[in-house]
Amino acid sequence: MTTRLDRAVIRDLAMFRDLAEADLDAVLAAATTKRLAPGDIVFNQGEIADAFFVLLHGRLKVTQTTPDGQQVVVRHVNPGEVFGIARAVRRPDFPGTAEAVVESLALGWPSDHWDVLTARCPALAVNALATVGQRLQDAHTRIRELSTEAVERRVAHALLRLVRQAGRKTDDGILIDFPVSRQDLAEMTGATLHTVSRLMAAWETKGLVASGRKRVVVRDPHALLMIAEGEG
Amino acid sequence: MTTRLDRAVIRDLAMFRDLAEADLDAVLAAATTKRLAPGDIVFNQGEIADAFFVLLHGRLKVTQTTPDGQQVVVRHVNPGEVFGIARAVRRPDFPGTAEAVVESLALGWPSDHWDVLTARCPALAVNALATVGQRLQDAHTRIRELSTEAVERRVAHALLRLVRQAGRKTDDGILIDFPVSRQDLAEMTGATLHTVSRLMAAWETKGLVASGRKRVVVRDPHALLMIAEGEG
DNA sequence: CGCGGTGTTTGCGTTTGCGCAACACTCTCC
DNA sequence: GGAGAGTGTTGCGCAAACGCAAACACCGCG
Repeated sequence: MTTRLDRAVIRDLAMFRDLAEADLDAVLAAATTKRLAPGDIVFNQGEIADAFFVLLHGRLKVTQTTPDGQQVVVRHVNPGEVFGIARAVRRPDFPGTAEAVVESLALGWPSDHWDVLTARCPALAVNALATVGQRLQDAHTRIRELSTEAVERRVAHALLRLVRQAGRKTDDGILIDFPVSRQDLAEMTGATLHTVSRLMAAWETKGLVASGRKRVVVRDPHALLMIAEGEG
Repeated sequence: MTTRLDRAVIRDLAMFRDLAEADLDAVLAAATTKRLAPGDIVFNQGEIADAFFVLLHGRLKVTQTTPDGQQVVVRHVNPGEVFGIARAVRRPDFPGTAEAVVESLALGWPSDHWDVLTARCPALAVNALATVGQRLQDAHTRIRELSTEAVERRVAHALLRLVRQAGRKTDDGILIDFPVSRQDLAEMTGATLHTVSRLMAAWETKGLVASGRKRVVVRDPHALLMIAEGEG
């Protein structure tokens, strides 16, 4: 917040594509930065959506909680992505809760500013449309998986998705670059903690994955893909 | 196509909110009308998205088919809604198949025209964003249901959603105003045809619903809501 | 170093919903 | 009016996944 932000920070983000340099400066001028420790909540489900954000660094988990207390992981927010744009889609409140899973850094703008910014840069609305559209595709993919695939395949898919989003190559295999618990995997796939644990244990003995406390390494992505695609 | 369209036709649709009269005329000038008989396909999954549409009258079903042939009903398109806006979200092809379930009437525009129209009317992009955002909410709701709720509750929810979208009051109860088969309900809820059939049969004896071939009447929405919310 | 909390494993009984299969009904088309 | 396809119904057996419960590893903290 005290440090001056350079436009290079946001220039390459999908959200700010095709914006003029001057516009980038205008956008940045209204932004505040927010540092987050693991476990910190950016906003809670149901709160008035008074701001929207871009994640510069780190990783967030967005969840929804049902009236009876069950949680579902809606998605993970990766660096460079916007989140909390409820107001842009004419929603007064946040539909989910955003929590940092690692040390993170975000930019924030007051929600009211969205209209100001889009009025100045119509490209913002167009980019937001593409972003939300992509998320809708992802959601439909997930609906299709939940509707038609067995738990085993869904968990395999979830792991592969994590690899794509946050995989970091190590000599041991591909490490998911942030803490993921069995519970998380369960909430991502609509399974129970127990079933996920059993699956992971089985895969561990087969050498497909290696995992510890909130830590997952995928050793054989190809074999996992076979399982995900149904011929495991 | 031959008949001249009046702007009153689209003025009140969410998509064309806040457009000037002149703009409405410009939009209509580029539109062609499309008459659809039940079973007609507007576009197929995977086809190049060369057009986008607004449904003026009737009802469509949008489905996705998995590589192994299983179908999922993504959503139903109701009068006044846009569909097939793949290009607006920067997708080259249609992610699903749109099929008329009753006699329908749609307006269509070439996809290339989207950029022309949004350039002229930025409000269109903003409205589209709100629309897609709403759909994303709906998708997340469905993901939550699929992840946490038992089949019975999901089917109850699906019926109530149909009532909201297409319910028509009759002296017999609330009729779903277009053909809905058990198979459809199954594909909407991630259950099998058989399970849905059994559920409907059970509800029929309890007087909650009355149904026949592709026809559903909800007689006791309140009781159905109790089931949907978990205390049935 | 011991302790509490959190995350993970594992066993066992249970149930839900699927898979298969046969049958009944209804609308359509010839 | 009859054949046939598309829908809907129902019974039965089974397996996958859940729910409960208890024990176990691991981490951070004082």
